[in-house]
Amino acid sequence: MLTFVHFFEQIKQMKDYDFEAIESKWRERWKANGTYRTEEVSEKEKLYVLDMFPYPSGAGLHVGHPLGYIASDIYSRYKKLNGYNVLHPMGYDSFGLPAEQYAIQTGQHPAITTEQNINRYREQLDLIGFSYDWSRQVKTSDPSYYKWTQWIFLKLFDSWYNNTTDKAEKIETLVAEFEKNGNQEVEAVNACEEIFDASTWKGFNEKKQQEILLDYRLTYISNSVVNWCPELGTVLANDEVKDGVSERGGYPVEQREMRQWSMRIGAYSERLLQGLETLDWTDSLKEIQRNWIGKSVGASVHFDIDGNENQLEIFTTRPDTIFGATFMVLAPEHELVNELTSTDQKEEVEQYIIRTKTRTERDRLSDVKTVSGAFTGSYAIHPFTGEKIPIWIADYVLAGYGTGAVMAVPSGDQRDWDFANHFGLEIPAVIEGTDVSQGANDDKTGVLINSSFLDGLKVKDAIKRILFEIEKKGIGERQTNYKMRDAVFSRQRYWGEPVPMYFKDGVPYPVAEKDLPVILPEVDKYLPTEDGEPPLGRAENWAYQPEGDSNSYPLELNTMPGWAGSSWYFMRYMDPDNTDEFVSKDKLNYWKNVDVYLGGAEHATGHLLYFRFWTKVLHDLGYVSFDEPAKKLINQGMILAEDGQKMSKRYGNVVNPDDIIKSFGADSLRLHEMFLGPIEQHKPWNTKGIEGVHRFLKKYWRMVHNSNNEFSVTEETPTKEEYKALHKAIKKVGEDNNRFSFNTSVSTFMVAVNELIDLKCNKREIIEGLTILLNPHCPYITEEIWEKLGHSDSIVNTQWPEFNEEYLIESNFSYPVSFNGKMRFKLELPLALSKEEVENKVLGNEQSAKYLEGKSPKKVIVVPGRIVNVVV
RNA sequence: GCCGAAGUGGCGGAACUGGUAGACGCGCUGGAUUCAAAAUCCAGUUCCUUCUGGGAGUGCGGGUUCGAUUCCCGCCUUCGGUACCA
Repeated sequence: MLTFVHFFEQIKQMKDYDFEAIESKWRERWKANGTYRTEEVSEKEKLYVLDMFPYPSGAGLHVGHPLGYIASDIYSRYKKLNGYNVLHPMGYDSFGLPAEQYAIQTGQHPAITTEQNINRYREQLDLIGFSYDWSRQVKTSDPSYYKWTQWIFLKLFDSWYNNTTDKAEKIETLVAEFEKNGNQEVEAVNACEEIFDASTWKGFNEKKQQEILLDYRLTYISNSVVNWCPELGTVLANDEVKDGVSERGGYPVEQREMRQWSMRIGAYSERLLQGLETLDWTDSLKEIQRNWIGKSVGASVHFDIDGNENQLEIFTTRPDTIFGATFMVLAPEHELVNELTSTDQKEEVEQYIIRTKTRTERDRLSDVKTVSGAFTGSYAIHPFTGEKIPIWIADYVLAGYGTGAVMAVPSGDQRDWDFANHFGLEIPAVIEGTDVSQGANDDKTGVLINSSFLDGLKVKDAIKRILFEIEKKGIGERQTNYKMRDAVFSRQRYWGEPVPMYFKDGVPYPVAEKDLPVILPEVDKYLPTEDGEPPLGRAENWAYQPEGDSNSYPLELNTMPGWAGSSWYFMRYMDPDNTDEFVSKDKLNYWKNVDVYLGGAEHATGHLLYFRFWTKVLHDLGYVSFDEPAKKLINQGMILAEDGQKMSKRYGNVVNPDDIIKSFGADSLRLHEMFLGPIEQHKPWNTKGIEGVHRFLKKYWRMVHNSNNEFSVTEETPTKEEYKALHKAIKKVGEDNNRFSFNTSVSTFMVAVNELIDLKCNKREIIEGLTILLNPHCPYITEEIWEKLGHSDSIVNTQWPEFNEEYLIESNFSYPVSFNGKMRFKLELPLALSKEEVENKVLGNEQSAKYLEGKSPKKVIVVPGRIVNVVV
């Protein structure tokens, strides 16, 4: 009998806070009532809070993935309670390699696996209780979505970058100019080496004209050296290669020349750089982008070549050191190498070129210390001294940067110094005080020597002077270079957006807009064809018949890279079902750009650059009013496994949120993830710690339930202390939420609940306020208690409580009294006292005598309401 | 090498503009309750110490200040980015 009673006791206690019942109840209600439907264009102020959408992998979510989602969800809910119309959507970056690799192995269509993974993700996300408006979901692999990705591609194809207006313009304006004046006057970012006048242009045949235009278009096809990954069977963008291996999979990458689509992101280097100044992103992330863009200001100088009509164009950031140039170095791939190589040196040079070619990117990276090179046998003429300076080739000069040639100043550049030192070339000092026996001096300070008319000038002034002289002589000009290369846009893959282009006479033409989307065709296998064509080469009837043309033409076989769909998805959420436009003007004008964007810092040189780039292009073309996609960016840190390692299947240390939710509930999971530490920081998961926040929720539950677990609040007017406890929390939580400091807001909740429990408070007014404060962090339990408090409308439609300063005003303050900066004791004094009165009270206090040791104090600092410090 | 961020108890972390270092939580110790356990509650918990007290203490060494985790200078360590970019 006794045990029987105990058994019931236990059941009752277990049911205390029945998170499972509460959470499933509200999940259903929220869904049925469309609680999280976002208002369309409204009178309210808008706020756009966005998470980086996930690639739905087969492994599902682990406990680290939702960290940022929880933070943005809390912020969204908090802002909604404060009267904003909040757009907080979610979707899937659903094209990508893993689904395709799986398809290759199993024959399963990637669309099927992707769909399964998405469903699994959705189930997991739904458990956590996010306030996403799922009616706005986007999937990049959905034809209704990628139709517009293809459309934007066509817009880029149909544009050129006008340096005079400093923006992208429609290609027709360029054609008009060609027809009027040729390209002589055009200031454009381009790769066209030909100069022609109007009549020449008109004389070109269609093919030639198209080829020339391709040199100007923002997206273009060209033969370029690319990162080819044989293992993945595709090319990779620079940001997808780390340390000479592929970021995904870690497979070797080699350089190969291929015909590829690229995007002229280089046209936007300066604006991408300048735009950073206007963004509220972390300094470290902005710095990563700055370095990646890699601006350097200098000059290009043409050197005559002894006995040769060509000139050698070099780029230097230190034109002032030109008198210290004792040799020239060309990249082994430089176009003049052949011509400049003398018969004597031919063998050595060829040997060297073969050697550098066979070295992989990786070897080259791992072996930067070894100095190597070969003399061509030719000499350049120094433009100011007329001296002959030998021309070498060496692989420390990169073909892809600047002009692929440098003037070597061994006293001013360590690489040149190493080279000169190794081959026994001269190293004359050109900056006063340089010890050339030790190494180069690359300081931009000091005074020039051995430099003719520059002698005695400071570096800064010498640069100005030499630029003037160079330009006067007509042998060069000021020039700015950027490290960032154009982005390769082709992937030899199946599971991506088809490029909406077809080929006629070897020239690419756009598919008509009305024929979009170009639907990804079915193929028998997801592998390259026998001829080494991409998988789309297996598709039947992969051709396009333009309107009014009786022929059909082969479509492009490459697909777009992973970053295509993610470069504009934030706009589609505003108007996901629009079939006429990528997004309507009205909606774009209301929602504008993202106010807060949450995601990992690993996308710094990839997605986050590309999505700024596309936004700027769409801005230039008049489609969007803003030219930066996200005003504020927060990089959430990683949650590591309990062992401090990365959470990964490989280490067997993955914690699944579903399990945590089963044992503690989603509210506990949410609170715990926030309580772990600052959002931007990496921090280890701690399963034990979740009991702390779970205990807190139980305490909160018991505040408003009696020992029989019956809901119980009183209607009494709260005391001053109770108001104080609540209003302290209103103030602090509001401040914390605004600055994404959710770990401290959780601790504020705990303090408030502890205080109110000490006060035995279950008064309606206080409980209601507290419940609203808690709601963004733990939506389920607060919704339940809100209902029990007698509200028929969801808590998400209520208002954040107003903070009233009066409840915090105190008449006394317990002063910490320090002697020589050490806190010794506390003394409670009225806040109304003047500094003098405080000083007198403190010195008159018996405890002070001990620390004064009979001496009289030198000085007493009184900061009213803060501290007293006595200097002895 | 260069650039950036960060170093606080046994652990995660707090201290927002220079003003009581260690909030809050985990863990640990002791106690109450219980036949017992779970759950819950109470007390303690930076280190040293000659313990109604005293001393040290926010990576290390200096400095500014009545007062420094916070500001300045120099170093060390960890993490991230980048890597012959002329």
